[in-house]
Amino acid sequence: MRAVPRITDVAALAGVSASTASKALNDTGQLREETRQRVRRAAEQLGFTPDSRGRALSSGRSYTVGLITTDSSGRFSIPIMQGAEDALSAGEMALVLCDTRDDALRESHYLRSLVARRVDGIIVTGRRTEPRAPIDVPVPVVYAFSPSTDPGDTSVVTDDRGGAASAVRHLLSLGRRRIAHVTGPASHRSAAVRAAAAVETAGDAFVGEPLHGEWSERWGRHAVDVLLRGGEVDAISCGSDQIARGVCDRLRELGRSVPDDVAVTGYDNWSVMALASRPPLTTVDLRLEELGRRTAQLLLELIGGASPTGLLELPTELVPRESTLGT
Amino acid sequence: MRAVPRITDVAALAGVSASTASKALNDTGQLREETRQRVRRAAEQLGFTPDSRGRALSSGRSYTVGLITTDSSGRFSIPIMQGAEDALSAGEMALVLCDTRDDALRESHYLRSLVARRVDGIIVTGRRTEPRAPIDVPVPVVYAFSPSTDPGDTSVVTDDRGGAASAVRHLLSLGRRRIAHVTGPASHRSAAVRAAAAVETAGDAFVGEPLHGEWSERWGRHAVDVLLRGGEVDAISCGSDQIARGVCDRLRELGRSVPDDVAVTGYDNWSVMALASRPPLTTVDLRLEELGRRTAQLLLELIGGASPTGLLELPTELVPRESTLGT
DNA sequence: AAACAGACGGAACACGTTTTCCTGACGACC
DNA sequence: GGTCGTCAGGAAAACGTGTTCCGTCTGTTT
Repeated sequence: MRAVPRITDVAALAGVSASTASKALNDTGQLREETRQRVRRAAEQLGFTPDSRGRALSSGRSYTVGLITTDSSGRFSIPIMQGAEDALSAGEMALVLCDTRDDALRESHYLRSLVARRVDGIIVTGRRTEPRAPIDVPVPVVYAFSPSTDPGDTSVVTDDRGGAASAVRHLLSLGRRRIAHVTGPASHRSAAVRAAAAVETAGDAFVGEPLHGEWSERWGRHAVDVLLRGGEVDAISCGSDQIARGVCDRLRELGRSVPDDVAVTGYDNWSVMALASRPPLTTVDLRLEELGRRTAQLLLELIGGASPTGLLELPTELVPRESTLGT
Repeated sequence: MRAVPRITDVAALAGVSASTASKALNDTGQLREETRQRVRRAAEQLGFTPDSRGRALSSGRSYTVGLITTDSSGRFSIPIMQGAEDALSAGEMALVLCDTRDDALRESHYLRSLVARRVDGIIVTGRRTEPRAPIDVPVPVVYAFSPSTDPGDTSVVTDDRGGAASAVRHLLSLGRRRIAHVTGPASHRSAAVRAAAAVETAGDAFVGEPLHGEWSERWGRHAVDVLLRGGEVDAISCGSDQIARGVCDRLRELGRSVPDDVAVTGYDNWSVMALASRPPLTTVDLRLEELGRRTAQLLLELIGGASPTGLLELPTELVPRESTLGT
């Protein structure tokens, strides 16, 4: 735990001035190769790592971006964080984490703190697909998953319509012609959008109306009873993996085979649900890590001086498993 | 997006020097109250927030701590992160996130980066309870969940023995006298420790040997078949909620009532498992958020100059639900 | 031999803050 | 009236880096 060496220590050891040492280590200026090597060896020997506080002050940048999330425990925020961190660390940027827990007071506190740290940019993400109010800060911002209500801001979201449509097209391609949809509360944008896309894509093959309830296995199980009371179906497209798992459980309890009698699709590719389900779920992967990566890249471009690009919808990916294909 | 004001701008507007402005804003030095007010008003008017890079350089501290996790997607790391962030943000410290993904190369990269940032301290956490090799950095470190192999380092972990014992004591207090234990791989320390504690606590009431397998629902279901082949039990203490859920599912399929015929306990209080299970699981809550909070507090003390305190085992909490109590 | 170009490296400054030291001014006291 | 003490505030230095500018030295050209 000895004192960390400064660039002047390196310079002294190499027998040059601090500015020369700086040039040698940053591959800038005009120096003899021999001098560069000598400085590098000195730095190596001392285990010198430049103090990024000094660098930040000098360069005007902090090489730091803030990540504001309304809910870091959510299974949506986490892969986004990972992707973002991945893309940022490649560029030697650090990510400071701020979990607002949906508290406006906390949020403004964190914003002040980030501005005080002179972060180079901010990523804002949430756990719902509802657009959210933009934040007012003097640095570039990119919204991930929850877009900004201001269409001029840069936002990156998943293509919910496309995802739901791909699941239904998959069911149609398997010859299913009586397709139902079970999903979360109608008040949730993601549920509404996916339901609309399912209805539209299924066309004549859609049975009844989309069934709205909770995002839970329990509702999935219950929805099966409701559905079968209304007649027969040969496929159920669900708004989440949790619901789909409940649907599968109930169908099995009733002696229906999945997928022989009824094919089932989920949504989210939440592995702990999709893989633990019996049978494992065909589902729509949100590619959130990719979303996080793209978000970070766009932020880096904005920091580099590019202008905001508005809303970007990233494609999802259908992951076929036994709940539609059988074994 | 105009330029952010510096303290010199504030000073100029208030008609004083920069040093006076600094003193006014930090409640230090000897100034007339009137002058202080004038500076404060000027700062307010300009929306001035001190640049923490300058402050960091001047104070010798960065007001930043690093969080190194081997797996930020894990359900263990996340609550720990939240708790730590909670405790740190109260002290105006920021948390920079580093997910090594269990890659030694990444880890050393991040360590260099954190040292370069002159973080005031580092929290190291993992997804397993196995002790891990300490990191070599010139700043205070606290290990959370995965302790350091060096007993002199400060580590904060959950009391695995106590947690498993509390579940078994709960079963005993309900009158169960034929208790089995189903858990994860014997090679996992958490499985081994919990199993040993279960055997010891149950005493004569323990049936057979602990059953080791995967941390999965599938293994839980399978384990029930294995168990019942060997005779009757009236309680199954499980090493994880996933296993417990599988156990419950299989028991129900076989027509056994939970908890009337067999009481079941889980471990982790992973809500998505524990609450979705039929019936909801009595389980052991790891209190990870509290663990994260304590970790951060200890780190702050270390940063403040305290000396390392060695291993700290935090108590767990038994959460009784229907899988042992019935409805 | 003088002029010149180019390579090399150092001195000085900038970044924004905090802190230490110092200068006046003023009143009080001997 | 001179000295001392206190108060108010400014000047300067410090933190550690990067960068700009400028001087020197070497080797080349006329």
